[in-house]
Amino acid sequence: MTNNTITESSEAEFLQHYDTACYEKPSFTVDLVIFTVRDEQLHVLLVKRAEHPFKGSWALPGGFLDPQRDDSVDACAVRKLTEETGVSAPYLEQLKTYGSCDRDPRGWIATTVYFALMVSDAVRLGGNQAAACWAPVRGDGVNFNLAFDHAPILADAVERLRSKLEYTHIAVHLLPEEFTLPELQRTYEIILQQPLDKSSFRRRVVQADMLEELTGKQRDGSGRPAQLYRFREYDRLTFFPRSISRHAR
Amino acid sequence: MTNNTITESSEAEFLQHYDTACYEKPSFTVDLVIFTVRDEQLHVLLVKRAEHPFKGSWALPGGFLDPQRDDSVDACAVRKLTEETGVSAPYLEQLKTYGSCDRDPRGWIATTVYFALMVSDAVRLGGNQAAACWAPVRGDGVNFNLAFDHAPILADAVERLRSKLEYTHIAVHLLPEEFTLPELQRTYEIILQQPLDKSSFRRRVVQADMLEELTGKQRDGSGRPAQLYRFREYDRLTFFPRSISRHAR
DNA sequence: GAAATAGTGTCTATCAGACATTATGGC
DNA sequence: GCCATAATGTCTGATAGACACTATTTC
Repeated sequence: MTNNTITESSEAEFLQHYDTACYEKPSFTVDLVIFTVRDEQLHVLLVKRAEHPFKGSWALPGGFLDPQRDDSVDACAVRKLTEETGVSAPYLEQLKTYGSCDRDPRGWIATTVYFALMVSDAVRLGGNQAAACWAPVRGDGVNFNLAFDHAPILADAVERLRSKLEYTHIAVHLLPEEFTLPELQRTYEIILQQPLDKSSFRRRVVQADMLEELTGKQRDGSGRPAQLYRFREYDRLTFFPRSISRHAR
Repeated sequence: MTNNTITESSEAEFLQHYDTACYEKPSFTVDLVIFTVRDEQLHVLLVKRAEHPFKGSWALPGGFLDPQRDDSVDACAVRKLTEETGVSAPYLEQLKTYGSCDRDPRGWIATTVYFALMVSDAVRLGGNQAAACWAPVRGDGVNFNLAFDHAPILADAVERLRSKLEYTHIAVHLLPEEFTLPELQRTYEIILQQPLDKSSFRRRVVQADMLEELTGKQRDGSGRPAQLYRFREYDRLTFFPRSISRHAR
């Protein structure tokens, strides 16, 4: 700290001669596990691989990070999400990084996986001119054989999603901005695969003070109409886990 | 699936001509946040940087992944941990991946960060012939200025450690294999920075059924000796989160 | 009014915090 | 016996599940 200028100048000199290319590097990709709820089921977005390896197989969307275009890993995830779905700012959270010499036949490749939640209506599929589909999630995976190690990755993502539902309110990102409590509860039930008690559920949600009652509005089918709500601070740009009601002591 | 052999042969041909080097890649490193408890305080292992950039600054131990030596990111973390501390199999868990064009003056570098828990007695510092020290953690960081973006990374790790203490028993990895309940409680108190009720603490630990009472043994200083325990399934090789008593419903 | 769904009230089991009490060692 | 610390017991308040009950709409 005392010889600041000296340090800086020698550091500048060092950097001038530093060549990152002289070290062998693994390849680096970003993959996405994009969830939505439709037809009373949790679905995940898959794309059909147009090229080798695993040509023709279904896989999680993603691809190589481009240091020229992506200023950060997060930015790369956002870019790929937009390319794939046309949706630019849903709930997006880093899941985990997988990397080894044998998970991809092309060689040593690491992938940082994100998972995203979005409203299925908002999605425009095939923006990336690749065949894409919403695959229903059964148990902790899908009924296809997935390329690479994407099956265990998907299982991790499903596990994380379920786990987070238990102590956060991220499921609101699977619904449109305005929704009713029965809709929200149904979303939880679909993902957690178990019925929830109405009274307990409402108490929990209300106590968290995360919902804003929309005055006057109602809607829905046959019985008594339900109150419409909106998620407070529905910050569409929020990137990292909003720590909603963490398991307090 | 029907034209399996055809697919495989054309894929083999594809891979033969595939050259990973033709794409520009970010550099890839693995860094470690190694925690221990000593002198009634949480400490983190720091190394003094011997080279530019940030020469002379304290930083988290870590470095470039070597695809020749490291079969996976996890393996790379284990290797660096051993090099740095001589300890080969403590509790080790992936924290998060940080990567951007501007977090390191050498260019676009991604780092996957792991955090480890170990018994401070077991550590042999400076195995990597670099100056190393145990720095006490104050709040969510240390009293040094850390190199790169290591300060916010450390803050994330401390946050994760505290959070996990609330619903797992990972703190046992900060103690020797045999320990007493007052020692374990003290460890929790040191990290969570708050006193815990003895009765509640013991109830919690006993209910989790994770401890094995060691027959006959006792030890300690001035008052009544405490019962010695051992962690059940003290699997020194366990790598990923053992989901101990997850916040059940 | 019947059916259907939304929303509320209440009882109870569970669990954590608080704190008093007992137990066991050294001196 | 006295002190220090370990270990246990008991009360209480908060909370979640279970479930009965009321409310509001369509037909």
